[in-house]
Amino acid sequence: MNQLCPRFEKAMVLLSTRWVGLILFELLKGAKRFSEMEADLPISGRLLSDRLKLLEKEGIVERNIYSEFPVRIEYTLSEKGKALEPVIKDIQHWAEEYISAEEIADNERE
Amino acid sequence: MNQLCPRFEKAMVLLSTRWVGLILFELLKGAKRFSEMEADLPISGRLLSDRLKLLEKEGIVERNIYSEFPVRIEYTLSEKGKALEPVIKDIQHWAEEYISAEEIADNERE
DNA sequence: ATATTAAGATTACTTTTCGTAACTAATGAA
DNA sequence: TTCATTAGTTACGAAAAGTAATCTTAATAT
Repeated sequence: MNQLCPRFEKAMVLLSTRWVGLILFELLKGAKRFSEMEADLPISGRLLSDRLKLLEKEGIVERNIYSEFPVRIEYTLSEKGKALEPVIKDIQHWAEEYISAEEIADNERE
Repeated sequence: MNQLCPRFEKAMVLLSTRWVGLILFELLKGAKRFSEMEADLPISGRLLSDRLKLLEKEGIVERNIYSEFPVRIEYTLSEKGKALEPVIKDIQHWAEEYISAEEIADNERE
């Protein structure tokens, strides 16, 4: 039935989980707090929470708690997460070269 | 609200549409017919049809009709589609390095 | 005690997505 | 004419994913 390499398929399904790519892009810029990401990304808090939990479970994102007042929690990429940088960079390059301004305008009209 | 580059965001949303990555992977190996892809991929014909239409609309996939008996229709990648090869290759490399055998086993148990 | 703050859980609800199964269209063979 | 083959399309209902608004928790300042 299925002719695909299971490692690749697993990676592909994980990376094509909605918003995962955008979250990785955010975190490649450095440590981020929940509320910062919530402001930057076009998704609800509930979804962001779900995705961060998924990425933590997969060993891609680390959750660091700082017991200050008020408590500060920062999300960072693990080594496994940082290793995805080339993927994100490639997508950026592709987007710059092949996504036209008209396509963006089309999207906003929808 | 949103701090992301719109080109990148558009690319990311497109590429993280479910099964798009696996379809691109299939087509990077060469021209494919509908039924071949349907057999290789873990998705229904209806979804495959939807995704191919999306990718055609986005200028990533080309649909070539050969009027033989029975009719043969082949899908290939456009230049824009082929330019995504580095993305797919990077994901393959990452998967080989970071997706463990245990994770695969976990998935199959679900 | 009460107010404040960050993080995120919960609830209630709407919307979108996906799978199944049946159907269409074109073409040529029997 | 009726069947076979490829490549889809359509209708429908179930399941999943999404949102917004409202709680909860824990720590500290007043």
